Amino acid sequence: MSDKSAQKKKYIIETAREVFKVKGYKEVTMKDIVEACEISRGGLYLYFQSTRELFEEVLKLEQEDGEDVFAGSNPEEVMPSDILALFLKEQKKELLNRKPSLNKAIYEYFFANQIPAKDNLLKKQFDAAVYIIEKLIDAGVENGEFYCEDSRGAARNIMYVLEGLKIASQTRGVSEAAVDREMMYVMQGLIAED
Amino acid sequence: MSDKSAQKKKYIIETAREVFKVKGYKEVTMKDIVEACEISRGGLYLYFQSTRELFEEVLKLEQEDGEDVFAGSNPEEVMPSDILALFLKEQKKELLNRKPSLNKAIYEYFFANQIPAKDNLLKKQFDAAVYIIEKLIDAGVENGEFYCEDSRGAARNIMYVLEGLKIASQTRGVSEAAVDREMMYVMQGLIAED
Amino acid sequence: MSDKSAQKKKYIIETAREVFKVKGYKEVTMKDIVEACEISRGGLYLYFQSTRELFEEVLKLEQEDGEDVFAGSNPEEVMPSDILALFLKEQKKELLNRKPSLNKAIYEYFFANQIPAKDNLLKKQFDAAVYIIEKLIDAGVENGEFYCEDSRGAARNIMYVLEGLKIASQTRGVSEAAVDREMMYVMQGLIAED
Amino acid sequence: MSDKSAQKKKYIIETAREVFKVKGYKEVTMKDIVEACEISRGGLYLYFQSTRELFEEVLKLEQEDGEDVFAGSNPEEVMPSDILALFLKEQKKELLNRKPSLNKAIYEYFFANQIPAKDNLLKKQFDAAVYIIEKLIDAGVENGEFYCEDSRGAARNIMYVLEGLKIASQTRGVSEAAVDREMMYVMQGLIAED
DNA sequence: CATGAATGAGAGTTCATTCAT
DNA sequence: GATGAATGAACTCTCATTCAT
Repeated sequence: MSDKSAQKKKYIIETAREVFKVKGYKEVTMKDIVEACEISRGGLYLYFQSTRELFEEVLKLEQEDGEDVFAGSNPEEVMPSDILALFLKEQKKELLNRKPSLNKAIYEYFFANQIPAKDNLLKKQFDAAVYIIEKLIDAGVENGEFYCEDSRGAARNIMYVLEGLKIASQTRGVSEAAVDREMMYVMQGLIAED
Repeated sequence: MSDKSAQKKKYIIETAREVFKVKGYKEVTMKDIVEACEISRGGLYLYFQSTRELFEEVLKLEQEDGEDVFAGSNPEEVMPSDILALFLKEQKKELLNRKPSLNKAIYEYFFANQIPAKDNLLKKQFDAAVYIIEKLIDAGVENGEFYCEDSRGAARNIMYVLEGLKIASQTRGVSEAAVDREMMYVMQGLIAED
Repeated sequence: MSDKSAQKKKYIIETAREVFKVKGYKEVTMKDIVEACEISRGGLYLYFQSTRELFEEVLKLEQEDGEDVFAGSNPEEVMPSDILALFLKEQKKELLNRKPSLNKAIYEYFFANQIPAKDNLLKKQFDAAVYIIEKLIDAGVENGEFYCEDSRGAARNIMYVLEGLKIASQTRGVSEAAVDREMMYVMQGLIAED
Repeated sequence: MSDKSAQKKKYIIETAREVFKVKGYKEVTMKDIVEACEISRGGLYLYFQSTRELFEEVLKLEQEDGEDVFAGSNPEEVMPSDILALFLKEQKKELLNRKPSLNKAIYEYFFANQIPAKDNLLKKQFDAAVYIIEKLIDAGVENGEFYCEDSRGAARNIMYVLEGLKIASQTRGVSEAAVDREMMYVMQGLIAED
């Protein structure tokens, strides 16, 4: 049972994720989930007590899925600047992606609930990315690709710009040119000048 | 009566603003407004048909109130770097302000409603700020305070960082140190490094 | 003042009549009347306490206006059959009239309110018409145009058929052919056969 | 459950019918139904979305129940005039019935909603009755009971008179004598006057 | 475990009616 | 007399949540 049960739970979470993508966080009702999952009202309550609980599970899933942002690349073989460029390209793709993403819902969730730093996915992901970018810049500086006196600061700057772009894309839309411009700008700042 | 009516309308909008500050956008019901204003259900509908309509009026008010971000300083007398620093200090104050601000509600509103660029307050404010910062940087370059080859790009970078910080402050909280660090970073990038 | 007041009252009644024509009786609200008359809410209450009261005034007006259904024809000069035919033609015009008539509202009013026979407009008009038609038939019999043994019965039959047609026209619509057929049928029954 | 559900639906329809009988069509609110059925607000909405939808179901039920107006009589054994007389007697009983009938509500419904001829219950019932009466008259003519040159016209005349009587009974009341008189009149018109 | 009918709280909305001006 | 802002009752409708089966 526990196995079947776990599978059903996972099915609900994944289906719910799609609902959250489309409707955001606050708009979603238990009824929406029930209908999307094609299960009974009571059945849903067997697993989740509220949309909040459900969304937190979606968030956990997201966290697991997203842990490998920089995975797959062997830092020994590839140049740091290439990895960074690749990362930015990934981000760009997401920023311009027309399909509904979970971003809106995630922001809405964190607007609605004060989540302490230690459990705060948004913070954890941000910090993790800053750390990796910092290391990349350090590596780039070492091999002469980059020039940067404050790699931590530069990394943070990049991440805040990305967060700003993300919000911009969700609230007003951004053109590809605008995204390119910003990414160019931050990369340029790292390129060893002279 | 039109005078009294206008006054009451304004009173409702201002009271509603406080409600939106506390509860965000989506959470607010007409009943909340009615109770905050201490008027009757029907009375509110005399002026506004929905929380959306109300919020849009709040937004207009906000726009008028906020039009003088850079006002009050005479560019003839003050150094561009000082004005920019002042602006950032203002932003910092807002970022760290513990009192509930309208920001959450504004973002929620723009998440919930697709607003075309030409009416989009967020976009307009962003663009206006970019323009002014660009001019400030140009002026700073001219008088030797700043060194910058792409003032427009730098201005945009600053604004995206600020937007990123704003979101960070709303979704996870930011420390004063963190804000200082980011502002320092962007200012440093402008200081003429001879 | 009383004069001006009476005029305003009349204006309201006439405007209300048009509203009742379009919306029927039950659907109409005091608000509808206020808006159609372009007067103030309080102003209307100065004259009428409810839509029912108003409609009853409309009904009185209707009664006065309608009293001359058979007027204008001098029975000395014209043949009874012609008058009857003319009357039926009038009725036909009304039955087929595409413009909204008060009929629906009148029926709705009498559905909603039990009106004793002596005040019942519908009954009074019906009885009056029966009486006149009876006299017409009598006259027709006298001058050999008609053959009829029960002029009262025939008159009533005609009026019930007309009432049936009226309801039919209001609830399902009737074609001109259908109306003609019925009128032909009742006229035929009167024509001296042989 | 579908069985229990269907039963409940039927229960609601039947209870609603009684409400419509008493209050007519337009006056009835979902709340009225809820209270009459002694179910919860939400419970009613599980089955019906509006009083209109409910009333249409009541109408369907009525249609099914009413399909056997002439049923039960074997035309082989009984004289056409007897069947017709029986039919008229039935109609008379209904016309004079003091208990609230659905008629008012039905008319109100058809006043409020334009129903195309092909779905129009009132029209369908009228036409069906005309057809049967026509056949009865034909049969009566054949066996010498009746004399009639236009059986279709006579049938229609009868039905329009009945409709007129129905309206009269709903809007002003009719005496038994008045009903008898009308029925006598139309029957007389059919009796072979040799 | 799973179902889905049932409940009732609560949001949105409209109007008849009043009353200070 | 006349106005129209204000009130509050009443209705519609939707969901979170429960519970008998």
